[in-house]
Amino acid sequence: MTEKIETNETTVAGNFIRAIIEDDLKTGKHSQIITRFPPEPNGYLHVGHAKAICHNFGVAEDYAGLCNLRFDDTNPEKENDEYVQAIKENISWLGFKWNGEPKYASDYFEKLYEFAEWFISHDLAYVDDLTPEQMREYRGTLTKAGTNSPYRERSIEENLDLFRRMKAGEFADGAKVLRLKIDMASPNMNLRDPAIYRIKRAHHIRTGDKWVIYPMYDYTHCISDALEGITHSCCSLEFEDHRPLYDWVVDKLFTAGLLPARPRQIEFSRLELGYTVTSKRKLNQLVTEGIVSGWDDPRMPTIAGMRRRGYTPDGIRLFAKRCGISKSPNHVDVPFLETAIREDLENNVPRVMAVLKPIKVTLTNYIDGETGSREAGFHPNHPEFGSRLCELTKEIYIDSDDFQEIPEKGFQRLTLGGEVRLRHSYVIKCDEIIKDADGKIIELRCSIDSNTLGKNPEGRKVKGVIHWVSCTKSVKATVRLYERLFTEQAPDSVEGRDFKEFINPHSLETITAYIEPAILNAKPEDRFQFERVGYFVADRYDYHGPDGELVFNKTVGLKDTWKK
RNA sequence: UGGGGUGUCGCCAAGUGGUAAGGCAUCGGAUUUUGAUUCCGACAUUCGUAGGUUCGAUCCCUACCACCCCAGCCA
Repeated sequence: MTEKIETNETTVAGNFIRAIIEDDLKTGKHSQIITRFPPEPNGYLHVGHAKAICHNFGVAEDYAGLCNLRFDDTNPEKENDEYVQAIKENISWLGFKWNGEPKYASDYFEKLYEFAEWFISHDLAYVDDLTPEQMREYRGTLTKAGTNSPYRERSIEENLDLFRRMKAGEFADGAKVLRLKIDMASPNMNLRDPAIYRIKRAHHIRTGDKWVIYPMYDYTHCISDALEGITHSCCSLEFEDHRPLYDWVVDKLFTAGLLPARPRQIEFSRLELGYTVTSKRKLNQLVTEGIVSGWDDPRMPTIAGMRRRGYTPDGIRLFAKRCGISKSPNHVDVPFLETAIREDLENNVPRVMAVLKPIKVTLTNYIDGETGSREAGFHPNHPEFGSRLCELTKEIYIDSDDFQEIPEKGFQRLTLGGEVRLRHSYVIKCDEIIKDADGKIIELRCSIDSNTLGKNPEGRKVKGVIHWVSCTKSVKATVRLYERLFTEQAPDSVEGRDFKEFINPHSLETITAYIEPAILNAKPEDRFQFERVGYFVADRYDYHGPDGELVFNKTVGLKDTWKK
């Protein structure tokens, strides 16, 4: 009997991998599951990795299992410790705990080497002298079988001797490789005698200069999984073709009694987010070419970037949960992510008023010491968030978007001769517009209806409510507004064009805003809703600008059903 | 013209021989000192196409179509 998974959002939607796991648990194939997240430390993690993290760690949590963090550090030329540190931080920040100490594929280099000699000894691997170009020719094509390398029939003794000398550093980089002896005529290219060791004199982040030969992914990954007792090794779809190789290596070693377990590789489709790129190579390019300020630029789809943008771990996890796991191609639009973020922020963040594009308003009948102000809660549904005084003064700022001299149809904000409610304060009426020589509005003169503080005006309804800030009591802050980094839905798949041609020139705008004094004690990463505008976060690093002013990043705007 | 995958509402995504969950979006309507939130309600006679098996098919069979991945000494 399969336990029916509830379909509402309080639990995770069923997916085919969970079905497999539940079955394995039920049949007793496994008493505890162990998954793993195996990043290569050659760049920062992005939103696609976040989905994989949520899946691998999430499944382990849900079924009382474990999830290992294992760095796939088999290509020293590209890997570096900065990435290792960033990856660990990202995973922790998302709220996941890996099993024991972080693991490294390089922890198994010794073992991997022994196994390689075992493969040679059993006539299942050989040293090949072919150049990369020659190898490509011998490999054949998708429709044509490959041909055996002339070195394929070397004796076991010679292969062993050669391989040991490869390890000893007797040959130049790239001079030889060790290949598995499988089938050069296989319709699956991965089985055409894959190379599993190459000579490469590169300094490794963990093993230093100890090795001059390094094992390759296909050989390393499956053995590492098996050594760690991984039960379910989930990866993306492009590795589906590698599964026969994964199983081939594991089976040989397992059958020989050299491996404790036989993990199962299961593939699912990777996440495609619109209007961005998620290839590490391309993200790296954006960083090194200075198109963004770094891997953690708030416009980047990296976990570090999303964090700096103000996205929350719970929001990202909700997003991943909503995306689900399947094998069908899934192109998700950014608003889907943003909705999840907003939803998390909605109930967890205090609200204040901020004016981003100020127009000065003079309240002509304001009387100092007589005109009142209200105490207002930081969240309408959470009194425990506390409150502050929204102190009105004779001169205030409102957002220029909230005034139209000649209102368009349906406009509910301030107009000449019209009334509007100042949030947490009085209803005011605009009596006069002051313009400069160019006809630009520089000031509005409005009058307060003194009988509307905390109560509705008599005899009429005032529908519009706008936010405001005192000219004298508010504080200046730098606010960074972001838009999508690319103007194209799929910037990296437009034929004949480079993805960088679609960089959005307006993806960052920095402005000065006026905010209630209540945010003065904001700390890095403190989040707020600027009422009627959106969610903002105090920048994690430079939360004080050059003049000591606070610096906020726009996380995401409020949903706006008033479209123009 | 090789191999491996995928095709269920605009976007994700369950389901699996018994007559299409859910989320997001959208559209109504209610409440609202945020055009936000919240709340109600609507939203696939149809599951890539065409045949077949069956009392009955999205689920089984056959053929076809579309798209993705694979020819690194990358992962």
